[in-house]
Amino acid sequence: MTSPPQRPDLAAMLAPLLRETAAAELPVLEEHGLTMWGYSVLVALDRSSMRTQAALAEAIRADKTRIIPTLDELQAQGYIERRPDPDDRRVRLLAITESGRAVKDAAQTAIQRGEDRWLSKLSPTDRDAFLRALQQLTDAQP
Amino acid sequence: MTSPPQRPDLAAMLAPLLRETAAAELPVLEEHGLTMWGYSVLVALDRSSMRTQAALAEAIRADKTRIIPTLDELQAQGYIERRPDPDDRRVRLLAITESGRAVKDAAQTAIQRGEDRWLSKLSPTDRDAFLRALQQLTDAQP
DNA sequence: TATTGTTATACTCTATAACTATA
DNA sequence: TATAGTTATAGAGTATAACAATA
Repeated sequence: MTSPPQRPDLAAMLAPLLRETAAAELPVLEEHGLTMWGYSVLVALDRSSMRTQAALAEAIRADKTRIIPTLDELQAQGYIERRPDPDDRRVRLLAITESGRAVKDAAQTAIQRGEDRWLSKLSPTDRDAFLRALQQLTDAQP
Repeated sequence: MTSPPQRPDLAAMLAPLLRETAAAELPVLEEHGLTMWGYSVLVALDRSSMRTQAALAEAIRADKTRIIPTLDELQAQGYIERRPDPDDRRVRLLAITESGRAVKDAAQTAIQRGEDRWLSKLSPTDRDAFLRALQQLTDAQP
């Protein structure tokens, strides 16, 4: 007595996909002098400036201690601003700079060029639905 | 001069999704007395028996040393068979047992029940396309 | 005393290398 | 000598805990 046929569970399908997309991104990011975490920070700060490092860490689901070396580097590269809040000098105000936005846009464009080639394995209909579903599920995150 | 609006890159969308689906699986697996790696091994051996542990490790993209404690545990639980090949006693023949298949099916069913509730956020059309695309992209793995 | 950011420590997971047994 | 499996060691990445500055 065997069970009915089952589809693979989502995590089992997502894991190799993430591994592959992340592996494809890495060399592109490296060409632009960015790490995965650095890129992640730039994307987040491009969406909106942040008033504390803790808030930024939470936004990208990282530990607050983990992003500190990343912020040090991005600041040294001139890609972010990070200055004490005059009203509360414990707090660091974080924002992306002009050149930070430029390098982030360049990297993002290059990454998506690769991904588009990859997504072309799908029919246009499935491709659109896939991206739409992905975005919906990601946004629905609690 | 800013770039045109861009969609998030795939890895950035896949990462939180994987994290969430994996986190949802964990307690279910625990209820069935399985670890993530143990479950992964059972799914692989359910698809097909393996002649060596190295082949199994490669099939689930794991290091051959990493799965040994997992195999020890599964064997002790009676979920897999693992006996030396009489023709080459260096080799271990691996197969899932009846009870191994039963626990794997039970866990998989429970996991998918949770995922279906989760996927119901999508329209039926998008849901089907999403799963189809996911499977296509996963299969296309080199 | 509570909070932000930082540094130092410990822990988990994984891979590398050394070892045993078979061939 | 080469290979499958195992064990022991070391490394990377991460989180936890202690610390300094400010409120």
